[in-house]
Amino acid sequence: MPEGPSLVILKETLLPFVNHVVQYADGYAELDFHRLAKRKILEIRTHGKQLLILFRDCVVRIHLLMFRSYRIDERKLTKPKLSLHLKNHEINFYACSVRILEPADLAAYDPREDVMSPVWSPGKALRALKKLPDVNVSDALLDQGIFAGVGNIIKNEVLFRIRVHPRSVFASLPPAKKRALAQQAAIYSHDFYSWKKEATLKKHWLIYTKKKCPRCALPVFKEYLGIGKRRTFYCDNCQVRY
DNA sequence: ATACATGTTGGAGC
DNA sequence: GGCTCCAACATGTA
Repeated sequence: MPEGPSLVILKETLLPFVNHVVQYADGYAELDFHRLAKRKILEIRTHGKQLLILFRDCVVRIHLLMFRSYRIDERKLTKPKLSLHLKNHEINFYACSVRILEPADLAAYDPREDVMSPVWSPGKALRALKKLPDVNVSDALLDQGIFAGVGNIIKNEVLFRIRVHPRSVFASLPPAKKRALAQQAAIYSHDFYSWKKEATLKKHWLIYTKKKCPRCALPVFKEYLGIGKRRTFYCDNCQVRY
């Protein structure tokens, strides 16, 4: 569920509740639930992997982390971390990370850094990467301050698409590969979004979880790489190390 | 069925 | 103070 494109899909499912009033909110999150009572949902946004529910005086920020879930007008057996009770509806978030932000905090979320945003800026990403001379390409793609919304699946697929080895140092890439990396971070994210919506995402994976390279048929390497030691699949033959 | 995974935070330890 | 490592969170899937 939780890479950027999935959050955009979540936003879309919540859009019908804009202008609805939260009658009351509860759950086991440590929140000032009363700040949400009788408040109208003004807007639903996403920034990368975060969901932002805007009210007049505050913003609810939800991060679903890896395996958390939500239900609309349904309940799971476990207790929700946050429930928003509307007049005729109920939105439940389970086990996620929830915080209440002040409206001024929204300034920190620059949509030019969000790969799913229509104003996403590859130039801004490339300028930010220039300041990180040693950063590895896998860590670069997962950096939420640069490519907000890119997750581990997108990382793997982007590197395979542009034929760059995951152990490459970003600064050592030829200029065309640097641009391709930035551009594909957004292009693949939009492909991910379309495939996820039509429930064909897995079918479109070329390298992630694969055993054989779809180009050359040689065995795919699997290693745990980068700052977060994340699962990384690559073809040593087709992906060039820079 | 046991282990792992689309992610991040915060605390311990050095 | 700063860095790194790891547990915690909780559940669907293989």
